[in-house]
Amino acid sequence: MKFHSTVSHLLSGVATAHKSHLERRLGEISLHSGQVFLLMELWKRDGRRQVDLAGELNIAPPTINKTLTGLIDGGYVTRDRVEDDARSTRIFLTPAGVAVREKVEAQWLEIEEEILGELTEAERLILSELLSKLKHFYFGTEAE
Amino acid sequence: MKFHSTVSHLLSGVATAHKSHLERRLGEISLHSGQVFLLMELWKRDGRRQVDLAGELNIAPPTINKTLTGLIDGGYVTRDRVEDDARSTRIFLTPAGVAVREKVEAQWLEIEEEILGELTEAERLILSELLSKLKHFYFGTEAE
DNA sequence: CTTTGATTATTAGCCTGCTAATCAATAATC
DNA sequence: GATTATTGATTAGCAGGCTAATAATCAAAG
Repeated sequence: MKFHSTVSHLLSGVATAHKSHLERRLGEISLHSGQVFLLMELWKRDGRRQVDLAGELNIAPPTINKTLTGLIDGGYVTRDRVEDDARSTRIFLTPAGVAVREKVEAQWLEIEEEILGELTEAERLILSELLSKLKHFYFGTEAE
Repeated sequence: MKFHSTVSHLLSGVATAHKSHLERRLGEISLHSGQVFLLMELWKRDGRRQVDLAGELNIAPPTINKTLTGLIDGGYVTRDRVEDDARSTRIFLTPAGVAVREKVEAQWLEIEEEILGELTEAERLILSELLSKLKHFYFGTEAE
């Protein structure tokens, strides 16, 4: 059997390399990829609970918790307990957390250009569509 | 800026979900994804050094070393020192390491079907091609 | 009102990736 | 031949993913 020509194998290789690449490029602005993905979610709307953010990002609660600790140490977010439910915490952006968005956007654009530079305009659209399909498959079937 | 619609973001999400999915399905046959990727390389040709395997898999030497320890504990491979160079070790499959291939193949086919079931035949080909392109971008030139 | 069950955050521990730093052995140079 | 540089494996430690297990709180029955 030709394992190496399967889509699973190919996708895994690209996945690892892409994550690694992201880490390197985002490290230049002193952030880690997991932190950035969480920040992106908070820039959409902060004040949510950890469990909600985990659901949105399709990752497990302990992962959110660990990543959050790093962001708090970096001064980008706060973890506040609110009166409505003593179990949960609400995650808010600090001014620094809001401000760092500009730096992330610039870096993210560069990263995006690096990847897309390898593809034609048509390929970009097709890739986006196919990835969306896969994402829907994974997020859909496993979050239920 | 719409981070969520970038290819980088999309790819990262799919990457994480795919890895997670692989771990779960391979866990059913008591293996981890990293171990399986290393085994696949050894099934092609064993007896190579760690540094060569690392190069082939595009991962760092410490990662190979750790994964290997797990495979040795599982009884799938051996790490032998040979006379030609006292620094290096040679990695060989045990009979169990050869035998487990059958189980992995069956599971891998199922995993592959699950993913490809979401796509048409044309989409599969295009996806493979685009992923190969990205792989070459990240890894440089390496034909399979 | 009390017991039982769900939910939320957290901790501990594992796997897979990384870099940096060691150590031993080989290769290269003077 | 002695010194220096390079190479290969390893260790330590971090990030990001996971599951399992706790503790605390809230909700629901009884």
